[in-house]
Amino acid sequence: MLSERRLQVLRAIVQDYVGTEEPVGSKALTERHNLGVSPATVRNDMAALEDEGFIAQPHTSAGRIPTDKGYRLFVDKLAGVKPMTPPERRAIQNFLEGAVDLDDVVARTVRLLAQLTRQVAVVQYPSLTRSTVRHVELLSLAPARVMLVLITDTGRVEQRMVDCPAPFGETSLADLRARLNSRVAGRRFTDVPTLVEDLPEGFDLEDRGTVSAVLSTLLETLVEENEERLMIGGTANLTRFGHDFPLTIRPVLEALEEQVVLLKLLGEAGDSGMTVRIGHENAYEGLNSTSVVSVGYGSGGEAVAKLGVVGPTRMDYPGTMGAVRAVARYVGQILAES
Amino acid sequence: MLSERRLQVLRAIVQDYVGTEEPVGSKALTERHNLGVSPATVRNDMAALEDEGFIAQPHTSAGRIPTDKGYRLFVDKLAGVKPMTPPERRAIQNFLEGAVDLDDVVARTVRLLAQLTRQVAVVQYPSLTRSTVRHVELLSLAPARVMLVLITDTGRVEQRMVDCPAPFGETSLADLRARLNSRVAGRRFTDVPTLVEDLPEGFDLEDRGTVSAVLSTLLETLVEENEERLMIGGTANLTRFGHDFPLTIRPVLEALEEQVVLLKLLGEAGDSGMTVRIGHENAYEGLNSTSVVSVGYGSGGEAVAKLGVVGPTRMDYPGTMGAVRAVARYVGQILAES
DNA sequence: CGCTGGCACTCGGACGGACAGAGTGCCAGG
DNA sequence: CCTGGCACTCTGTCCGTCCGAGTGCCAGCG
Repeated sequence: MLSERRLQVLRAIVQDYVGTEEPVGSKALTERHNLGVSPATVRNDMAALEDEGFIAQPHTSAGRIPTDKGYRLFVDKLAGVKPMTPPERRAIQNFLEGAVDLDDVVARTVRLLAQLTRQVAVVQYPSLTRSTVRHVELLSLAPARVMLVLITDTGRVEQRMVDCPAPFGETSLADLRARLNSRVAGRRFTDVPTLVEDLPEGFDLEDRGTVSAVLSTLLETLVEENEERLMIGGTANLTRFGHDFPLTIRPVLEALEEQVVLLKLLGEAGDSGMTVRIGHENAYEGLNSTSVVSVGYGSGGEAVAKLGVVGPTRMDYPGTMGAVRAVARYVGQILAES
Repeated sequence: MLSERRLQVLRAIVQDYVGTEEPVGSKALTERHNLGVSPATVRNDMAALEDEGFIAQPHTSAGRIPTDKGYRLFVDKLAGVKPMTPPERRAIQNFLEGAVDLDDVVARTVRLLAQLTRQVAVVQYPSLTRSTVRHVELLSLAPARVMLVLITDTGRVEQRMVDCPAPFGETSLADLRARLNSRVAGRRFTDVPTLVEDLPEGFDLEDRGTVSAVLSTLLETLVEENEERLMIGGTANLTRFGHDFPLTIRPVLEALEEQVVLLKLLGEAGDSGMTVRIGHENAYEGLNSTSVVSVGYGSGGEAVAKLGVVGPTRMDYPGTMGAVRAVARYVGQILAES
């Protein structure tokens, strides 16, 4: 429905606007991109594009800027993903390889993404629900006090205190530890509840209360920690947002502090492949003037968590998408190795 | 050297400026505070205060604003710490009591501080070096692989993998666990190195390598985790900074992302009592237009870490100091209980 | 039918002068 | 030592003008 040339014009407008941050007019367009037609023709095309809602004028007799819908079309049809250059790839790999533990991997990833894209980076910790159990440990800290430590294949460790209804001997503890591990080690977290369901039955009556307490704490941990954690960075890049600054930046900072909002944001993004949410496509109001580029990453072929960046709708989509994809890929590798 | 009235004038200037964010003139001063003298007199006093460097004019024929030196005097001599009201105290306590683990305590504290002061809050995790050991646990994950878990009296947990030079039996492991705990449980982290020094000597020759490996990992953990962690929050409050916004806010955001900078900042603050660093008193350049109010907190009488807020030099010092002190006190209580 | 050049029109941003208001410093008098 | 008065200075604002960029439309051309 839109002629080839009109798409070219839209692409040119997006590119110029992203570069200059200023409304772009017909004359400037023909000068910078050799479209082979005159400004007048471009004006006609622009009028058509405006009718369709892809671009808009801040005010009469100003240049045009892309609308969210315009960016959408640009991302879907007009722009590819700009691959990283080999030196960039090497830099990413080197930077990530120095990490010593999971926290460090996540921290480095955030830094890296923020630097590469010059935007705000968000990295979700590998999810517990999609991970598998490496080991469950029980420590007796006091006669009626047990500490539960949960170790995942992604290196994450969670611990919880359990107050026992009755004193619990070392032998019972060792017994429980052994049985518990033989059932859940190597299994996915989602399967754990059914796997341990009948476990108390094998124990003496007096110990069952404690066993149940331990198990329910374990299940609680799985549920609670289902609320994923995440790390953000590069907030200083918010200062490059635009001129109307204070109004735009405040809700963004607020959104970034509300991990719940961010997690929901990432959660809504498609499970496979890269997702780009532009402006009003974001459900959260404060982020209506931002775009979110996110992608899943994981140690194997499967995604265990997501990462991405938050930036102004006026962003370099191909470059950002390239960086996000590359970082996700390398983080996956690093996790697989450890 | 400064007459009583001149100090009153300075106090009035600080209070008005903090409230209005605008340079304050002699006339407005006499109107709002009944100083009992005429504007002309106040003008003379202002001239004197300016000569001494306590206040300054943005430009000729404008009102005066306090200098860093002026704020200093205000904080040291003119202002008290404004205590929290009973309802506020209750709110603090209620809010903190809902915390389930150390992470949660810290997270809640950050939120609380940011809300109370409407500024950026910084909370340091309880330091390992000043804490005591509650328990050291050793888990055998594989014949030659041991996991070391360290639990502190503040509820912090650290874990490390240890690769053993030789297979290490369960009995040896239990032996080591028992001996280790009998030596270090309840002791301060700083004392641990000397306490475990001769521990390998009690073991068979074949096990000594592993014992040494475990011990050196333990000591490493102490050193590494000496690099404290911290949590920040309330960055959205930065938007209330002032008009010249983008320039001021950027370096602050950058500083907040550099945990190293913040830790140094807190570290430089005095060990006991509340510390207020005003503007250029902060060593880090990016924070030259901010003030940092910090105080130590701890489970017992002794401080194990610090917390505080970062805000514009033009802040409500008495109120901020009151909030910081109160929060620190209640966090200390909560930690002591758990 | 689509492209082009020309033309009149509109609007925002920059420039500059005038003006009001707030604040100061200084001085003479109580 | 305080006070009222006075002249001065500086900023922020308002207003009118002007310029340039950009548009929409139209008639003509291939």
